[in-house]
Amino acid sequence: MEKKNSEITSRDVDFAKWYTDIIKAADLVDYSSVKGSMIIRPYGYAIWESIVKVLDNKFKETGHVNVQMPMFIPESLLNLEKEHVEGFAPEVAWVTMGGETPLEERMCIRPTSETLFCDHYKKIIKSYRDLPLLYNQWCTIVRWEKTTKPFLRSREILWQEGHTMHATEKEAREETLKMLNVYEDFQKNYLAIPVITGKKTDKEKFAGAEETYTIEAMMYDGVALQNGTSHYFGQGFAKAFDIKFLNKDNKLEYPYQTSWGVTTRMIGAIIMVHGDDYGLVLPPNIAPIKVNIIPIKNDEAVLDAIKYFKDALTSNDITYNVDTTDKTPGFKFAESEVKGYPIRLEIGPRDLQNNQVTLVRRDTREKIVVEKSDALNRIKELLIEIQHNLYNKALERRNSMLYNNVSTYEELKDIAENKSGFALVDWCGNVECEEHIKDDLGLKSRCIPFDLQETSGNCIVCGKRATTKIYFGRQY
RNA sequence: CGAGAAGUAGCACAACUUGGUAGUGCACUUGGUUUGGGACCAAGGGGUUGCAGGUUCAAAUCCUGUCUUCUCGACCA
Repeated sequence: MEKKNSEITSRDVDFAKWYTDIIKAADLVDYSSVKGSMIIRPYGYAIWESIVKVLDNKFKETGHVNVQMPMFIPESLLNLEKEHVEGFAPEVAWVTMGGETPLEERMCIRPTSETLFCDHYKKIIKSYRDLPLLYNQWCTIVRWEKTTKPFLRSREILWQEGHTMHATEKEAREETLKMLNVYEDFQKNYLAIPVITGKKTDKEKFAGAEETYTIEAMMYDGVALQNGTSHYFGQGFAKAFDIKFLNKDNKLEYPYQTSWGVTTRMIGAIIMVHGDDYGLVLPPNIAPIKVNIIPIKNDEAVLDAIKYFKDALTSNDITYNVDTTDKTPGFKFAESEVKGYPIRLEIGPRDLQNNQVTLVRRDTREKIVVEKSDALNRIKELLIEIQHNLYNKALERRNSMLYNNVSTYEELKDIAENKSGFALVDWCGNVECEEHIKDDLGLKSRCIPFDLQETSGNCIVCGKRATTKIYFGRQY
């Protein structure tokens, strides 16, 4: 008989329930008393810190510096760029009182900071020598979402937003794609999540952007999660905010702008791509704790061995946890799986009699008995193996739900109604056809993939000559 | 925001129909015995029943409002 701290619903029975069970069981978040505002608990936050550490380095390597902007945007400032304010107005939160006094002008809590950055850029950009300006900030933003779900959609969002200004269109366009590549690389190599990169349609692009690029991940259930975006703004905001610089020819010119961001939503993606019925599964490259050491019995030999491994892991820069509670081993094993530690190191008297220890990898739950002296090397190998295996498993599953040869509307309908995943279809480029698919089948356009957009076919909706191929899918 | 469901201890639930001031299991604390897949014995601690009103001598229970969570839509990272 199993007695459990917390039940986890099978992911194949009820994926939504499974997701919330995992989040609670692994102590990642707690609900707060405000809808859509989650409390990120230490273990959940450790995952975020792990993400921040890697990404922040990558941003700095690519020449960006961190700043911190205000959280309030006066209404008049938000209103300067027309498309932008129209896009965000329905979901901004307003501050109207200062203490007991009504404000002269209401202020919104930033839903994104383009306007704040532009207001500042206007003051500090004068010459081509001031460019490029490569800023990033880590902060929270507020968007008054109607439906919320931990990590996937909240009202207060913890994220990173890069905002850059460039002297030329070419440079700004390169920056937009460069940062998209940083995201793609990060998700592939650290989160072990395969993504499809591409361009959003006009209908789906960011309010105020000329081009929006996206990385689209597919969850275990075949549903899409937009896991990062990068925008090219052209000179739109610069003109609206009157940001000008003197170029080398001593002529006033508007700079070219980008912005890009990823959020704690990525943690939701890790859960929904890698997790299983035993709990969370964290890719080693992002797991805050890579090895969970479990003493089977607290006798002297075991404690000596633990000391040996603590030293060995520390000097090899491998993070670990030692579970010294007086729970039974079985409980600790289960707990270790719920938390998704990549490797479990079991050390018991029986192992030590044979000069061995037991390693258990979280991804396959395979038990591996190794010589104590080989254990450290095996751990290093396993961390790499697990990382690769998780990516390959995720890739395989995603590819099995990728429908790249959809040629008729009936096939698309069949996928929408009976299957799950992304369907690649020919599209004429008209928003009417895009909306038809959404209204009729509930599928939204994901992106025009960089590598698969060539077509000589006809639009799957209207039958006219297609201009591109495009992915459709359900989304979170 | 529209439709539906649910809120009782950290978790899962009981008591609600028929009002009389809350109980069980797990978790938690202490002591002991244990320890290779969610241990056992014993003794304990923890709840103004989501919140605010109303009805009543009396409300977890009946009524109203509100907040939160979940599901499905619409909206969105």
